[in-house]
Amino acid sequence: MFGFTQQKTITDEVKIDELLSRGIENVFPNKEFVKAKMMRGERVTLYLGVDPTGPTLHMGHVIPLLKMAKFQELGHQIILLMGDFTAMIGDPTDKTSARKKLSSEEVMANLKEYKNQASKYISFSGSNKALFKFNSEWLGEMGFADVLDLASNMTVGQMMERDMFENRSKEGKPIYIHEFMYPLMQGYDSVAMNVDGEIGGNDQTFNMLVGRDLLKTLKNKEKFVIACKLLVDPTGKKMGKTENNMVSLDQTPEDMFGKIMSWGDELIIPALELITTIPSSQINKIKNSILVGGNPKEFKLVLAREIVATYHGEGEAKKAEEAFENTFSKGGVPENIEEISIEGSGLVEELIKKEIVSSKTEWRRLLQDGAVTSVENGEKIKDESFIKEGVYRIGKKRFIKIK
RNA sequence: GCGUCGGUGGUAGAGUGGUCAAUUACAACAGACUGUAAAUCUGUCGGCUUCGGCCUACGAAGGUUCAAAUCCUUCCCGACGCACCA
Repeated sequence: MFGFTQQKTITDEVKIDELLSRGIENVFPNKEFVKAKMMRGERVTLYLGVDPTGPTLHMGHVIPLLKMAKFQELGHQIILLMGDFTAMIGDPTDKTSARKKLSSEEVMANLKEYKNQASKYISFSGSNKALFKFNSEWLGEMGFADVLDLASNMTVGQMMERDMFENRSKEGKPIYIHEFMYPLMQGYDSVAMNVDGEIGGNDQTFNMLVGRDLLKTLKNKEKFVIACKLLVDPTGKKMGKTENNMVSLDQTPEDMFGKIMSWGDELIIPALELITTIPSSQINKIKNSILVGGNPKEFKLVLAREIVATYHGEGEAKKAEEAFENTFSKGGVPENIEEISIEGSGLVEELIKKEIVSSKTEWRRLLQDGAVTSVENGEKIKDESFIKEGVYRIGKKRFIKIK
């Protein structure tokens, strides 16, 4: 628990500079503070907090994870913190999930997957292994008095500085008391672990700074905060779980590849910078190529290949790319198709059961729109009664095999 | 506690007795086109249907009416103002 064994850190200035600037939105108190610390050869402890609210991590998590990996490479102590306590109460920042409380079984199931997924980027073994912690360890122990004590460190005014709260207040939307508690709980994580720094998405800046304030007040420690840029879609919205462009880490290589290919062209450069480790010099070359009229598709393929390869491995990435080219560029058929038997309950019922279509009405509309095509002869099927054995394509991405 | 305003489809947000399964935008889905599942354009976008319609939905429950998302009553929830204040 006490780090008496002094781990050596790497003080390569070029690497440290890259680490503190690429894909970084903000550093508190400032970049120089952190740089000086690292150049002195201090081994810093920093953490990334994740709330296990969903069953899987997604691309948004990869950005800080890659940063953490770099810190680990340089010999620093990294901690992946699971906000299991917060998750069980329900995350209020997301209105739709506000009421959703996760059971501890669900959380535990999610957690296992998270660690597994994160291990593709950071290492939980070896001489400088990443730590895996849970904030229920300390938050679960706190009584009401402790909570009040903690809360006495913040004012309502300070809380209202947070854009989300301010906006909601302006719009006349409700803010619940427990929502105020979230930044505090998150902030207390820093105190409990006594870290030197924290890393997270730019959307977490406020919460991370609360932790900075608390650490200063309670332990007189200057915590640094690294806020990573967010991967935003063309309209400037965060790539959220609600958006269909979200790539989660539990997807098959093929799905992951396809999803990335459906990202807008504007996302290519930011994504290369944020979620790959392709050298900046090469990214600049790509940027120039696009500017002089290069086909963005080519570079999007590079991006997709790189991301899939990092997670699933080179071999899988290559296969995914081939499948993509085959299916979409050449109009072929993917290998694994859902097999439907018309025996028994009937075709539509089977399609609904397998969640290929959501209702009979949708199926009727698809037929009307000419979305159903026989792969064998390329004929459009407008009438269900024409469907016999064989392979059919519904729209662009749905395929069924009737037997 | 009193008062005012508000709660609408995946989201945002119109609609204030019939023409409302509900304008519009975003998302989604499909078609055309292409450089890709990009972009753009077009169409669709509660469910069921023998394509005539039928059923379910505008916070909840009742009520008025030939007819209610729209009016009334009660309740629940929120915002704001006033009162109260350990």
